[in-house]
Amino acid sequence: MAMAPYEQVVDDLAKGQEFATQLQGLLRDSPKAGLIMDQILHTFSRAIHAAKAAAAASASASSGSEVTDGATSGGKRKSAAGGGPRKACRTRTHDSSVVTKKMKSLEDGQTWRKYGQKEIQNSKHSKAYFRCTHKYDQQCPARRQAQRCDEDPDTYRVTYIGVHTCQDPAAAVAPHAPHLTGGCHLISFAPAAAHVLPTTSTTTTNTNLVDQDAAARGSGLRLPGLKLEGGDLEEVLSSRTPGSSALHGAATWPDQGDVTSTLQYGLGQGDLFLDGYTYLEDFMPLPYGLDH
DNA sequence: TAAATTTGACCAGG
DNA sequence: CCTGGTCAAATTTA
Repeated sequence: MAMAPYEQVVDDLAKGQEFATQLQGLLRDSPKAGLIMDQILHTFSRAIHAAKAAAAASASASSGSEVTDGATSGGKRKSAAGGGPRKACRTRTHDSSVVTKKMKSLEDGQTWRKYGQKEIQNSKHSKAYFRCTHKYDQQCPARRQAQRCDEDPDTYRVTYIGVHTCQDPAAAVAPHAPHLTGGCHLISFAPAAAHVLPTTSTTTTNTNLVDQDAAARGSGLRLPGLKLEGGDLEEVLSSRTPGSSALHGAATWPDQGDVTSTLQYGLGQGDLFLDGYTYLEDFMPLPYGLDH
């Protein structure tokens, strides 16, 4: 597929941004380095924005650029007629919060059931589809899609759609966690990350909104997926809540742009879950293979 | 044996 | 018509 020049630019920038992000994780011990990385990331995000704007301006806008599209289409689907032998009345991603993260492991403390896998154009690896184990049990609408990054196969891009409304003991209560991550291994979230970001406001609020929104709709059952795991790079790439008003403040879109650049180190709200819940494995073998 | 995964087919949107 | 998302039968795993 021939990529439009601008898209190539955006794509490259996004990659650069990604690498910078990883580097930031590695440099977390140095607050100064952290600040510099912030600048770099911010620069990246602005560049991406600019490139995208330029791309849009130059019309054509062929699909392609797989730069974190945010939501999986606002899904307006007819009332699936289901004329055939199959009673497939698919409901696409209606109005549910959509959060994209990157993580090292697919473990997130929730219980998922895989229901499909697809080869995706433009990416080397196939995408796996999961729904909550308690979909029928408790009408839990939560779903997630996982795909490993093109380069950096260690990392998965996981899109969470919808919010858990189920009460799964295994998921709700942390099994046991002897020691907290002392900040060994990999890219984890150092306290130093508290130096937050000088950048724009929206972001931190962003996730919070989703979070709260989610919690609200979960009717206080249990907070959804924004859980932290030591050793797992978990970073919110984008999020939005089409159905509920939540995020209109983020006018500029869930582009990778601002959102990604202002990383969520999760410590703010994350430690909520963090206590008593941590994986120590650097990399746990995946329960499900994403490609073959 | 029950629960979970695999895999091909179906469906709808663009 | 192509692609991404979902279903469900078949198969595997615990």
